[in-house]
Amino acid sequence: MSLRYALLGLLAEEPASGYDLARKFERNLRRYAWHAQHSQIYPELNRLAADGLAAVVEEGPRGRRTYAITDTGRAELRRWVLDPNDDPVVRNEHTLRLFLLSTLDVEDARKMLRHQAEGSRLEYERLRAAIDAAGASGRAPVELFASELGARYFQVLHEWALWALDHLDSE
Amino acid sequence: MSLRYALLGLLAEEPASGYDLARKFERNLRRYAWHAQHSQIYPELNRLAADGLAAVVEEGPRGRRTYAITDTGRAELRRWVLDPNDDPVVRNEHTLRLFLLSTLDVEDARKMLRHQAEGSRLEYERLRAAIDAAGASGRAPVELFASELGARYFQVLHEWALWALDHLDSE
DNA sequence: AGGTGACATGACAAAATCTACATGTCAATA
DNA sequence: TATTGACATGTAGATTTTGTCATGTCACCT
Repeated sequence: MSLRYALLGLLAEEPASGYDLARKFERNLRRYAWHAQHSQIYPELNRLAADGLAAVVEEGPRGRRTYAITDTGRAELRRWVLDPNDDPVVRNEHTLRLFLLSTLDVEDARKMLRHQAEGSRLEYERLRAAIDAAGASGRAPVELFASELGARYFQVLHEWALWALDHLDSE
Repeated sequence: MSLRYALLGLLAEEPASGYDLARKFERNLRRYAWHAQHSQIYPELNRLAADGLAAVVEEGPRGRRTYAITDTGRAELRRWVLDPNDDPVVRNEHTLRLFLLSTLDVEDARKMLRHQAEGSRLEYERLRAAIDAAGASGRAPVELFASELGARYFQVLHEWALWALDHLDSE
């Protein structure tokens, strides 16, 4: 059901079409929250509308349909977000690879950690720049909380990779 | 295919039965790497054996079958772990909820962040204690890399939640 | 006028995952 | 010796997700 709430959450910020939502997933959610493709998004949007949690509010060119969240949808979203879910489902291919690092020999591990350190540094800088830009343009700070968490997460990944490299050397 | 490699990775550390693996998933992987239930693990173990990536090395009481990774399996695991996968699949119900924080009103957000701060603190302390205990008992440091990352991750979650609470107050 | 690329939605089959049901063993303890 | 709980492995149907194919529109550029 998470996809459903991810969509409601994005629609709670502003009305959007399936195409818009697919791009938002790609830009904002894919890397650390939830992955979904358009072939999953469109059918779920139809179900959301059928269930009265979202509604088409505008029809544009090329068959574009803009959806908005309904009051029912907003209530249902709030219920889900506040649900004290202490057993969340986590599936992270990236973390899994890091976890499997210990099955590699030292030279392979070093190679992987270097790649890791570089990748997370880039991602950290990208997010940090995005936050600064958004902050300067007056976006509400609360909307930047998630980005801030993302930035801190990649910073930790980076520091951890360097720490791990260091430990490999001293063994 | 990630489940397959998660299993191979655990078997690369030491031979284990499906039951053992289910517990390892529960204890080590579920919270930040990969979630899987026994109903998925047993069939996949059979496929692993059929494909020659793992093999039954011991039959114990109660139908227990202990599997070990084969050389082919080890090579295949290495190939996958080193694969420069720059588009990993991430699905994290927990992070998704945090992302949707911005759709809540201030009082709800505060409530959620407090719950968050408390939960991540507990998880951090649990992991840190486990690392200390394992370190003292002479486990190879490289096997603790993943735990160290987990601990740092929950530490960041905790600090972020406090930071976010602070920002909410100053708005 | 024709070509290109972003925009826009969808269907469908295959694979992965979940939930629930199903069955039996063995060790400890009351 | 009866009960209980951990050990141990499975199956089946439903749901979710993936990957690919399919189709058409509109704006812009040459």
